[in-house]
Amino acid sequence: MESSSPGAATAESAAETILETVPALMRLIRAHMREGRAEGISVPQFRTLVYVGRHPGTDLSSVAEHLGASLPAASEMVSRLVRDGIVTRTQDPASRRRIRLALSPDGERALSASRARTLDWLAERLSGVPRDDIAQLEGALSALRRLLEDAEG
Amino acid sequence: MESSSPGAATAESAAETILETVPALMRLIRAHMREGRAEGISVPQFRTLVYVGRHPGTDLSSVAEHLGASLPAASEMVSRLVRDGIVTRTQDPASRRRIRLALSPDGERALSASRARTLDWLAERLSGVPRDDIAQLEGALSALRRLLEDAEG
DNA sequence: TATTGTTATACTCTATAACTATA
DNA sequence: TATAGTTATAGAGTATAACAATA
Repeated sequence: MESSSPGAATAESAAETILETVPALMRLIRAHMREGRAEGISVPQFRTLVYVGRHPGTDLSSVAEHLGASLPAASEMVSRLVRDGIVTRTQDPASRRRIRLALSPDGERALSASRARTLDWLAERLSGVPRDDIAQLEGALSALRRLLEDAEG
Repeated sequence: MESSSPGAATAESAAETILETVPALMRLIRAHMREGRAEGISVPQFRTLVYVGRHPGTDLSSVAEHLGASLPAASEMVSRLVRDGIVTRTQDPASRRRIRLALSPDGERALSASRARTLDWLAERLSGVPRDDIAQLEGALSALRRLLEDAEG
């Protein structure tokens, strides 16, 4: 293995780059977010908060599907967020077996603080990069995500 | 905020894209690897195996540093891998407080099987992508990793 | 009966603190 | 005393299976 150099530019070499780079990127982001003790929001929590913030009144099944997690896993996560006072969980008046989720005021604050901190960190790293390279990066990441998501459902 | 469109091509818009895309990519990769019940290797385990496979005889501290994890976390992970028979842990003859790690034959097999399966999956998704776009993708991912890693140590 | 969510149980991964053993 | 590693403890996040409640 190790045979294909980074410059090969084949589907195979790109696959190796992805498999090596994406987890490394994820660790760097997670490490940064973990440092932010003030907010104390993990990456899965962050993703949940972003989704709930964008879809106020959403239900648990939608959250689980968005996270790509099981319903019990989502339920536990939401319970922790409710316990911590950053998400509210109320019954849907229309159906008593469905819940409605939303950010609490604290949740809104925690999310924007955490989001701003991480975005600032990332933007600062990217600040010296030429505009064209930035555009390529955005395009490449979005395209890759689309390619992999179409693979599933 | 949602204000910056994907085409803005600023450091800020790229930061948003990264923060949204990288965790999503990670989940897709993790979900794929989890489906491979045969090997049953998680992403952190996979990264550990790749490192140990490339640095046979490495010690625990090096593994922990490579993973960006604490020494206890790495110790536990290695213990599980040893328990499962895919990593060997022996004492360094030169220093009795240092251990040497290597892949077992089963570990070599499990790693290449898991690696091949995931690489095939990724390469297949990328198979229709033009060579130039592939090159851009590889370049963008590697550059991003370098940018973020230089931020830390 | 089918759907929505929770609870029970179990495991991985992660951390900090306390410890052992060795250099 | 400083270093390499393990153990103790705790908690997040994940899964499947079993359950409750409601439609």
